[in-house]
Amino acid sequence: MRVLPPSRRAIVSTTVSALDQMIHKLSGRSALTGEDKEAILSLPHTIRSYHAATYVVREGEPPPNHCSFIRSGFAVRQKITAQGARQIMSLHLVGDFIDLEHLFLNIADHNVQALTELEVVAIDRRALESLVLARPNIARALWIDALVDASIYREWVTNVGRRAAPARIAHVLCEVALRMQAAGVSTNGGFELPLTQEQLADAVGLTPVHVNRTLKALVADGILHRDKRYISFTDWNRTKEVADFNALYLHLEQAKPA
Amino acid sequence: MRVLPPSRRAIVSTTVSALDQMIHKLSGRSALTGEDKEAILSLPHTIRSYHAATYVVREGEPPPNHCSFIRSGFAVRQKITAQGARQIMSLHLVGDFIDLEHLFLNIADHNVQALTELEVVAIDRRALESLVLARPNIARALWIDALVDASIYREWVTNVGRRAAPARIAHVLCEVALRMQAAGVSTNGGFELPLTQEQLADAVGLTPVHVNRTLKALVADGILHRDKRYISFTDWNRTKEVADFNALYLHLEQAKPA
DNA sequence: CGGGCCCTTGAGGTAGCTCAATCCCAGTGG
DNA sequence: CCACTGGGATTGAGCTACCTCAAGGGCCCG
Repeated sequence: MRVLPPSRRAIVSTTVSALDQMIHKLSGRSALTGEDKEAILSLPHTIRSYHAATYVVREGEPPPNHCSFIRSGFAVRQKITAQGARQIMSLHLVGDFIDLEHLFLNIADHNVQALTELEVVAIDRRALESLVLARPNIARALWIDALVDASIYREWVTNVGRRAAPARIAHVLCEVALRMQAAGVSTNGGFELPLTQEQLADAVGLTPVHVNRTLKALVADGILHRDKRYISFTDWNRTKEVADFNALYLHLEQAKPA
Repeated sequence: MRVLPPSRRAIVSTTVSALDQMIHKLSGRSALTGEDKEAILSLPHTIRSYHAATYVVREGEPPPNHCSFIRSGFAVRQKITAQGARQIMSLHLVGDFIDLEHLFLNIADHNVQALTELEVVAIDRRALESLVLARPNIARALWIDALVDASIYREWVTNVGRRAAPARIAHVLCEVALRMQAAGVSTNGGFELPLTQEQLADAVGLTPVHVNRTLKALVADGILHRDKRYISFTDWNRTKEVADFNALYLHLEQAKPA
């Protein structure tokens, strides 16, 4: 059973404050005072669920009156070309904010789509904005979050622009592996890739067919193991080398308070 | 004469406060009070010059004690792959901050390199940080700046991942044209592209040879005119169509105060 | 007038694409 | 319990956009 059935998750969500998750995430980025935490806990918010494949944000739309972060499930940011090609430009998992840009930009420039069943905590935008503008620690934490997102986009430009198919695919797998571990979604034994091969293709700028063949080649070369969508690496160093992967850009160390 | 000789620029820089430029840029993004402006004007800063091709920021380095924005000239962000391929992930011109990430991240994840003779205003990092954390209007303006940068990266992922060579190249040209106009660096008649074909290739994830041939094809198809590096478009709508260009992602409208 | 960048161009090669079956398997209805 | 169905995953065969290598050509600058 790869994805928890909706019911298993739904039970928890209403009792434990969803905002504790936010406090946990942010305090990993900047030390928060008791007041900061109280301020966060009193943020007006609701919990929203989306089915897999649903659009959470649509390109061209004005910002809704809330900003969301993921409580459970996976989402992607993507755009669709005039010729109908889709490009995924980032993956998001538990604890990630998926539309911080709505805080200050007045129109959505890309789509955000649920990859699996998805639960988000939707925080009142005005309230979050004043928190950010009034509380330095919270501001710093959210800045870091946004800056790390930007760093990941830069790496993806490089990945898609300058790496050959095997490295390109391996690189995304490395990133997912590390981020899932960091978020506590997987152990270091391996992880369940929340993407179909077609979606993976859209993330690396290749064709599904070619992704399939390249994955097979990576397995044949002993770079990775695969059981359906469950991925594990034989030799992390070797994989990193093939992927030309350097975790620097994820700024995981930055997760320590300043 | 394509690039102003260093002397022509150097004369001005010491007399007019360099920070006026910053005020001008930021007040385009968020209304600033008199106090905000005074606070900006009293920021400790120095002016630095770099020759073309010099590295301003190096991947892996800890942040310097200042953040810079461009006073004149052009710069790029880039990374170099293990196999030695370079990918440029953004272009920067007058008024752009080139290392806002140094404000909150503790290590540089990419290189910033001067493309032409470059002058930057280097602002004391601590001072800027406290300004950002203390002054909502300034914070908002810088947030918008960072979020727009991120939006541009997303578009570039799409560009490099999903568009064919002609569209890919035309797309970057459209972006440069609009941004240069918005910054007052060019009129809408055309513009001097501050990139060699090799650098353009590194920006679009292609080979210099192929960029050359594709440019020729774009000219042959009447999509653009070219005189050395001076580019102009015959029919903006047609160019936009070929480039699959939608200016939304530049958030130029956002330049109006909230 | 000799380098040293760039830009151009030719010729041939290949990584990744397209089109089109086929297969696998979980879920569904009977 | 079994046939049926639909969304992935795989595989084959042929094609092309873009690459590599390599040789000029133009122009600025000392």
